[in-house]
Amino acid sequence: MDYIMPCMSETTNFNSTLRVRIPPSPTGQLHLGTARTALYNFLVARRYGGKFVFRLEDTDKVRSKPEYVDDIIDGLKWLGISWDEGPFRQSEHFARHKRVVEQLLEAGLAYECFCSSAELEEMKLAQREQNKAEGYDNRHRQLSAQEKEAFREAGRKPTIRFRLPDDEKIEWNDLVRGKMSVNSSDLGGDPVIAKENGDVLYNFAVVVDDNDLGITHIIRGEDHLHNTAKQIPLYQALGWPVPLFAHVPLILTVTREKLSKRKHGDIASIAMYRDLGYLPEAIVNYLVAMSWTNPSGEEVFTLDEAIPSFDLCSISRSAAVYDREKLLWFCKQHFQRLSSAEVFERAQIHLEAAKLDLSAYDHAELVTMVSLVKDGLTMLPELTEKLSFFFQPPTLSKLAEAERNFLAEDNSKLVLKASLDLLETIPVEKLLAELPAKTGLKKGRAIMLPLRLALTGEGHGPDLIGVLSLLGKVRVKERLERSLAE
RNA sequence: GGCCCUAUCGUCUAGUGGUUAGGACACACCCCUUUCACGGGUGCGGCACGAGUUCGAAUCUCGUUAGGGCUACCA
Repeated sequence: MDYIMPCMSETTNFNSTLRVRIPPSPTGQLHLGTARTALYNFLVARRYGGKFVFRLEDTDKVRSKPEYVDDIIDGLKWLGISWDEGPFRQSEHFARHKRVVEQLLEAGLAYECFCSSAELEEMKLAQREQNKAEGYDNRHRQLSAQEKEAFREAGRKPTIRFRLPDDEKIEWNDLVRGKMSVNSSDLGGDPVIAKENGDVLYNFAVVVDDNDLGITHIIRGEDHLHNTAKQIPLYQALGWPVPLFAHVPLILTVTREKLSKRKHGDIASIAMYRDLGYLPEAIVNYLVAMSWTNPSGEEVFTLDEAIPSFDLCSISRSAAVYDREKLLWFCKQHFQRLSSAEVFERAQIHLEAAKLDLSAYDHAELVTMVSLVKDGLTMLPELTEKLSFFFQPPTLSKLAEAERNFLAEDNSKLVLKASLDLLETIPVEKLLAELPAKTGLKKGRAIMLPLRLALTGEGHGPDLIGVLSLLGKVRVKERLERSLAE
């Protein structure tokens, strides 16, 4: 099959088409790390003509919230990530999970453990004191029927643990990290797969669901490395084909800790970027380019542009530090790539939220207005700041003292008066060209600045000729008169 | 503590035994320009350390160090 990636020297047991998935848990908003993993999965699916499956990992009943489900779906869509199947909900497969637990129990591959949390805690403390690895010592692996009965009579309810192989190398060929090997005895003991109350746990449910959904490639964060070692024996015990794994690097904060939604909500939430007016293509570009270099050499690209050449095997293996400056640069780049009409359309809600009276100009004028400032933008709302003077005459009293003084100078007043005179006979577009002759001043700052100040209330801004023609003769005259009257 | 991963400019990276170690962000300067921004140019700055293998090591091996992750009846 041509879904086999260049780096996959090992043969696989899948003859079907490639299937990948993203399984966020709705216990918080969609965050950068999940979005990036989703991006990589999406890219691989599209690149190799596979299917991208979306599943909600909602087995944690107390922490899962419906509003997070909406947030995750909206966030993924906003980024331009589409899925072929789902969203499935892990919680809907409860009966299936129970059956598999039973199956494991009957086959002797799982067992009941009656240890109390206090007992477990005590065990760990002792291990810690002796400088030994912490973990469950598998003490209830071989309980007799009588012993179990005794525990039950004492009111204890069992958890179900999966029997891990003893002292066995668990190996896999990781698509991004190469040969991986973990010893089964370094996994902290037999893992609990079902709680006392019967709820199944992540490491178990994920295996069942991934298998049932026919997932062929599991692409997830590096923080799952040890989970993979726990999950592979589960696949094997169940007689299921073991999927291929790829562990992508983590995103770190400046202080070099794993980016978490809880601790770093200020930079981690996708919804926040959307609400702040970031361009989704910039976020996507940054997230993908963070660990992957486009072979074209092009740093600025869209998701669609990345698909044909994306390759998991060529992504970096080391964690990357989140760099806001670079993100902002991508933002700027994508504003430049977008047409003015497109930028206007996307900014419209922000413009309206800022209570600008858009009806003062026609659509073509609004788009031209955007073209004047578009290339320096990093976020949508900046447009309202840069364009607001078009909609409301400047409050000259708010000018800095130096600028107010400059405006009060004779030469400045001369420029403004001359402009007013000239406008009686010439169109605004011609104003700048006529001013030097009329005033005897050199063209440049002496002429431009008074006009800019009087017209926009700012010392800096977009091209003055563009501003003049957009403002139109009526507004220009009105603003000049106001300024002279001050 | 145990296990695992990682290691090229401040940051993101290219590089798979022979390169003046390349690019991007940021920073500084210059050019363009009425201003800001954009754009163009220049500069600053790096192979963590130590052994080994080799004619030759950023690249291979080992060790050290540093950083990160995991270590739940969370996901």
